[in-house]
Amino acid sequence: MTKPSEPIPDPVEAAGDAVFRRPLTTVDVVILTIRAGSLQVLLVQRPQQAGEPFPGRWALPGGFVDVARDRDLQACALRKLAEKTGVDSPYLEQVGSWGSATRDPRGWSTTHVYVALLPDETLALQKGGNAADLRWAPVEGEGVAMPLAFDHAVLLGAALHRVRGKTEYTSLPAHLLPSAFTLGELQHVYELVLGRSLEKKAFRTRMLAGGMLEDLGAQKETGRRPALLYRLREQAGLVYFTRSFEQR
Amino acid sequence: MTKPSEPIPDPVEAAGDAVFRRPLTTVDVVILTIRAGSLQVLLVQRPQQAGEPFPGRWALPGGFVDVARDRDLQACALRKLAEKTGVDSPYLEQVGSWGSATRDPRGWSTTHVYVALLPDETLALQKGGNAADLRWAPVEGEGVAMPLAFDHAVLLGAALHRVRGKTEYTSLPAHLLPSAFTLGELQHVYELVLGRSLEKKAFRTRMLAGGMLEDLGAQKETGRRPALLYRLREQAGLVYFTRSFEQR
DNA sequence: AGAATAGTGTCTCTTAGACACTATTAT
DNA sequence: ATAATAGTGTCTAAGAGACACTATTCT
Repeated sequence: MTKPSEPIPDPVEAAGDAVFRRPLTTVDVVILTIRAGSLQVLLVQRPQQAGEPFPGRWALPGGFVDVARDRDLQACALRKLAEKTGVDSPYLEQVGSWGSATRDPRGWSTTHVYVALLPDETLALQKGGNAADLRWAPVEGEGVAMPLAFDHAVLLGAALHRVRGKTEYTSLPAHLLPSAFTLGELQHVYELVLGRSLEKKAFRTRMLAGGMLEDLGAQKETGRRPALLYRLREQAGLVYFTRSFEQR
Repeated sequence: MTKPSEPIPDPVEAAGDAVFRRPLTTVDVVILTIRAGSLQVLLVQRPQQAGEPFPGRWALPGGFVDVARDRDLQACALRKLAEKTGVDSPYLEQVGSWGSATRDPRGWSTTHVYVALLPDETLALQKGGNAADLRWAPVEGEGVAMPLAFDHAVLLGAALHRVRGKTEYTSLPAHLLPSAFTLGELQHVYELVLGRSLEKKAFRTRMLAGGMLEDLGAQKETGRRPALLYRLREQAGLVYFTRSFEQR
């Protein structure tokens, strides 16, 4: 790690006006997947050492931006994600940023929150890796059952709100599935994310009309009637539908 | 957090030296209004002094978070807004954050972008205030005609994309109008923001069905047939419609 | 045959788009 | 009367919800 020349006066503080102390800058990642029949979020346990804030509490994976290593905020989020899961190309979206004098006892801090959606299958790698201080927690309502460190309950709530919002009118939940899936599995994922059931015919019509799915011509053997397998067509982002799912 | 066992005693306390140098932290505000028949954005001219980045270029209003004055990021955005316009309670929404090693020549920096929507009328105050280094620029397509400092063209583009997106399915553009307005004026604002015309009957049906408007029982005298005046009903946020406006 | 899941047919309801029509003002 | 803008009536099309129906597999 090369050491940048630090003793040089800060050009910003040298620029005249009041001295602007710099806030702490972190990135936190809300990593979601479908596991064991529910939507789950990856948490890390904070170190037990004295002097650490929230020792032993569960928290979102994240940490300080490393200006020597991270080219930009998204690269920092991808680094955190890869460190915890081994996954390097998930669906990744920025949720927003939170900054205040009080959210971190160590001082004025801002965090940049990203949400990543992973298929469960890609996680086989990670399970062998580290560590007892990592766990998946099922999402219940707007968050998880245990208290979280810092304002992470708020950050998680915002990420879930974003994901649920987009689930109403985009193809987003498809990124929680492996590359080949059936329409039944896709509908099940939508229902898990939204926490309510959807009408089968309307769901299928919408998904097939969206033009985002490619029929793989293969079938999934499930023990009952086999279902057609689809995959997401090659395309940059999400498909947006012009109508939301409606109430109930 | 990064690695549990870091050889440095406390990375935060060490934040002045090589390990976790803190990025610069700024807030930029995209201030939009309807003026002279078009959507316009407020720009400030960067100082001409040598040593300043982008001297003389136009830029979004913004600047460093002042950890001594700003309670949180939104308070910082409101402060910047009030400094430039005198307005203190606009529609204000966070667009996102941008951070990288290269976006500011002075070093690794992050900015937090907010968008504010103002009725033109509230700006009478500001016109008397300062200053020759402030101007309104008409929005053309994804941005403005002149080049902007830093990556502000990208930030402005993202804010416009957000505003246009929400214009398709929320009551957002109403915040660009004074508190009393006619449906014709409201439709005109939607059309200016979207850059395309909307069908009158469909527009009126949607707005009135949304339940967000309150009939003031008064009429606006325009020289032709007077139109009913409405105002936004008291409510926290936006009204979301379950369908987008559709193409053309 | 019965269970279970995959997939379709078809009706109703809501709302956008199109567009012609009426209503109210000023000149 | 004419121009101009405000506001309505009404038809069509698309797609969501409801729900019953058929289809294909297993035991």
